[in-house]
Amino acid sequence: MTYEQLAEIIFPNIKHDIKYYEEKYPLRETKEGAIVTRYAPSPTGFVHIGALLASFTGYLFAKQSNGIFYLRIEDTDTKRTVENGVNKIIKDLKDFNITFNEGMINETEEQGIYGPYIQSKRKEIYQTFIKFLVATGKAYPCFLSEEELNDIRNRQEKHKERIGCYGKYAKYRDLDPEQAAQKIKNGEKYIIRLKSPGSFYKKIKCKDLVRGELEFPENDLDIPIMKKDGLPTYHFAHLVDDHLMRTTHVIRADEWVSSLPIHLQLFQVFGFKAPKYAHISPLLKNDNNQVRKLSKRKDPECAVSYYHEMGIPNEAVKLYLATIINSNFEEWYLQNKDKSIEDFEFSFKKVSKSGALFDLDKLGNISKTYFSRLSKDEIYDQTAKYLKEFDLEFFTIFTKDPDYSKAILNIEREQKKPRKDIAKYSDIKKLFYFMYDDLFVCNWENKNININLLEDYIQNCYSEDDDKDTWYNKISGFALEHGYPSVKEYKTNPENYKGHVGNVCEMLRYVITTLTQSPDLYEIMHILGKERIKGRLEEYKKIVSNI
RNA sequence: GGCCAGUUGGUGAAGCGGUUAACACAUAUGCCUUUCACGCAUACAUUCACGGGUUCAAAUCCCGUACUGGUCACCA
Repeated sequence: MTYEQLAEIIFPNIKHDIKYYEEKYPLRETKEGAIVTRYAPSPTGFVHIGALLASFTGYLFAKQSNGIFYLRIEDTDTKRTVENGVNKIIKDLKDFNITFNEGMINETEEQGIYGPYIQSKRKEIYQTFIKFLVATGKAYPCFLSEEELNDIRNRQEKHKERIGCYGKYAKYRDLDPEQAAQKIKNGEKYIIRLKSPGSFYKKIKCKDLVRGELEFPENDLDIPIMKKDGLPTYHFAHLVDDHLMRTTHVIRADEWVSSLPIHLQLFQVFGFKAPKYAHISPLLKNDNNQVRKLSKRKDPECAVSYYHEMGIPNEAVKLYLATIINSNFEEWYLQNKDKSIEDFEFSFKKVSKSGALFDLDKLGNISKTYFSRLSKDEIYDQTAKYLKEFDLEFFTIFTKDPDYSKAILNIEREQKKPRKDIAKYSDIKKLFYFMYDDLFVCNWENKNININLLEDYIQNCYSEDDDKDTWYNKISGFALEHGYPSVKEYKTNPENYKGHVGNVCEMLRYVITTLTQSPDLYEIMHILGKERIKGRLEEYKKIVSNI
């Protein structure tokens, strides 16, 4: 019996050949240098921040080279597939404005001519390629049971040998096709393994776009390419898909480097040109002096949805990821206030080879800078959207009078150097709660405040029509009259005075806001209005006299 | 254990044979005609994991050691 006949017995229903698919999926007519790449997740519905980093990197490189970025769903592991998983992934990425030129657009639909873009619908294609391998004696059915495989592994561990199916352990590698056919007819379960042409003692060199030259021993493992259920393994699906979808670059997490020899060998067996590879280092976390990969189970910040819930703008997260991808991005961003991330020219060479500790402080800082560049209207809209989803009570209060809220958001904003104290949408409530009567709580303590002085000031000196300079001149004059001179004067002769203007402002601030720190007092008073200020002084008097 | 990679301050990092070892975050202090924030200024690595070598000269090149990470499934 020939290998062809064996292939026919294993795959009786496969009628097409490789050539058919080669023609069906023509080479892309992209320009020289255009990067065709993909994001290829399993539909678990969960987007890991590391996966976001990898996909964002792919998106950026495809975009800046006028290439193609497509979404392929890798659902060959039927056990892991989750209901609505594809939609969840697409939504999470869409939130970050990471969009695709081709690929799945929801659970069942897709766009593009290189599909299907979901692996469970490509079984026939994979089997065509596997059939070819069997027919040419380059792959074979393997009848090793799970127990046998375990035994082999134990033996290898015991004798400190390399683990895997190779050499004498590849029991069915050279089985006569006749006997193989007989076993299949008897209903024995099998998988298909590659008959690896490699030798562990020979080296292969390959180039990784971020790591440079790498050298490995050749792969000599007869790796599984088709599982018992007839679906291909990841390695084999990668070969077929990335070849047929005419992928030029594979940008993926660093955990894949070690399978590079396998992948390269697969391309070599078919005589296909392998794509270029770029392996992205993982995001790390320092957990009790133990550095480790960000973990789905232990770290909430691992899920991309975490940032959404926390109220950190997606754009800020992207900004942070961009500085991880190319650390020189940050400096550029600081200098180019009007440009967007996509205007920056990213380079593979600048991608760090080692994993970075994920730094929430830094993210916070970047987010503050991002907020400081937004207009009051932009912040208002985005915040309202966030509150509607996560804080309905404040949403109602916040949106009751949009102009009022916008005025608050505008405090110290439209100036050369805007305030930088908002990192999250949820900060706004904490920062400005005292501006909303519905939220304001009169929880003053007795702080030795001269309330009569303040009442005198509001009653007889303060006018809501004053501009900032006038306001300051007036309050300074008033303070001086009552024994509170300028800070300078007070510092030179402290024994002559009760305090300085600053102290008057502090008392005023405390009574108005219950806080010792706040944004600009003048603006706060201006927005609040004289009547409400008076009301708060009254309240203070009532409450503190009872303490 | 085998294979692969990485190691520059508290953090992200620049540097690629001759530099005062950039820059950003964090921290500390001071200055900014009211606090905070912003901004500005200053401080913070006598040294680039360690040991050896090459060289007039090494964070930069070579070798070894250590540590860290990844990987070794009919998972991706």
